[in-house]
Amino acid sequence: MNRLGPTLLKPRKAPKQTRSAATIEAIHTATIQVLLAEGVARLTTTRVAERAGVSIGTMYQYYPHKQALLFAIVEQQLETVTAFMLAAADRLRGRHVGDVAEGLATAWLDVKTSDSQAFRAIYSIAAEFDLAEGMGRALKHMAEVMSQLLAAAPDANFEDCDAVAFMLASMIGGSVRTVMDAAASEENLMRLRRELPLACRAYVTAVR
Amino acid sequence: MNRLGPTLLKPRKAPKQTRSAATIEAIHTATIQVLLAEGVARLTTTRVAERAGVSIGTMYQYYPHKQALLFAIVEQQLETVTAFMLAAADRLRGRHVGDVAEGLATAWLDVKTSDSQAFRAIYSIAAEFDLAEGMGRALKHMAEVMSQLLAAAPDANFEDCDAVAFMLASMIGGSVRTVMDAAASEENLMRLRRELPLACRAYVTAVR
DNA sequence: ACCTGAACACCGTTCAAGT
DNA sequence: ACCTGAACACCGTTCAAGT
Repeated sequence: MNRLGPTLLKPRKAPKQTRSAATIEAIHTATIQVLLAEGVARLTTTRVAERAGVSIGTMYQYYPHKQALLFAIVEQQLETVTAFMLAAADRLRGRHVGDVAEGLATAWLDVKTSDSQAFRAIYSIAAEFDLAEGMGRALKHMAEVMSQLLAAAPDANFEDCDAVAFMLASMIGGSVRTVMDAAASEENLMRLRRELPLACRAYVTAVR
Repeated sequence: MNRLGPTLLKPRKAPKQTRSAATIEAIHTATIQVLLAEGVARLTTTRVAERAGVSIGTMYQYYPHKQALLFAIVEQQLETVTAFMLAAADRLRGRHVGDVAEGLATAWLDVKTSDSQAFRAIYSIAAEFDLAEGMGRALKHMAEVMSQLLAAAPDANFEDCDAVAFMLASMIGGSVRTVMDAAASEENLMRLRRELPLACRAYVTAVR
């Protein structure tokens, strides 16, 4: 499986002119519109270009291929989530490990269910192309933030703080993703919202 | 009122069916071979047909479209996993809740990492088409088995056993999937193998 | 009755030709 | 310098024509 380097996934052209910036913005929003209105299967370069009001040739001036476009969308979503989680982390600094774990789980649930339609739509992009690198990076980043937070807790006494943070990030990210794209009924989301914070608290308290 | 169909009037030995079975099997293994050798992006109907030694027309006689073929592959994998987990469940019946949770996590890790190459390859199919239904069904089934197992534990005293089982299934399935397709380094798999059973035990023990 | 593969509609991507 | 869209290679799927 060939993995594209990050260089190739970036926009080919920097938007120096206001016009270019507007064009990129138009392509960007057109992509999300087409995705929400027609689904992944019908998300084609032709349709996006048409909706954005540019020719395909122009689109290929800004994004070297379809993957680059999708990558940009996912990247933006990832940044939103990251910013939200960093804010939550700030509020949790210095609290006891149980509170930290529970607070992180709740924050993650909040941000992921806040605009679930868009989030699910963008999740569905993931499979279409190689998202592994971006997701891996996000997971690692989350784990680092969590590790730092856990280490700063007054009752912290972990044998391997990084490992605990990694497990926490994996179980929060993984369970929310699984429920959201495999069984996102109202009842299941309620269960998750009730049980996941408990599970996270129980885990860190037990290994503290 | 059961009228005998023409099927029963045909020769009892049906060479056609044996041949069909062989053809289906050939298509099936060809799909996995192409997937492993060339990746999802190059998994095309043409290539599968060529590798299986049949024409595309013939392939479309057995599978109405590409999705049906992929679905069949995923379905078979799901059955393997289910059988493995049911066997593990049998061994864990009547044990304490902590042992049950830990044992289930370990069993899941074992089956998912046993032939990780094939599992990751087949996971990668998921995104390509609508796997949500199959995954949702598998998750529900897992949760049911776990619920029954937890309820049968001698020290069980859950307020909502189904919710706990659902959470357990989500966190086991989700974290393993996330790590495997986003950050499957040897170190991370080791961490997961060490921490996930602990987390599961801590959770069920805390809410028991 | 069953298999074949050219043909079709559509996709992602390119690039000569315009402005 | 930048945009356009016909053209290209390839995809999933069909169906008239073979055996």
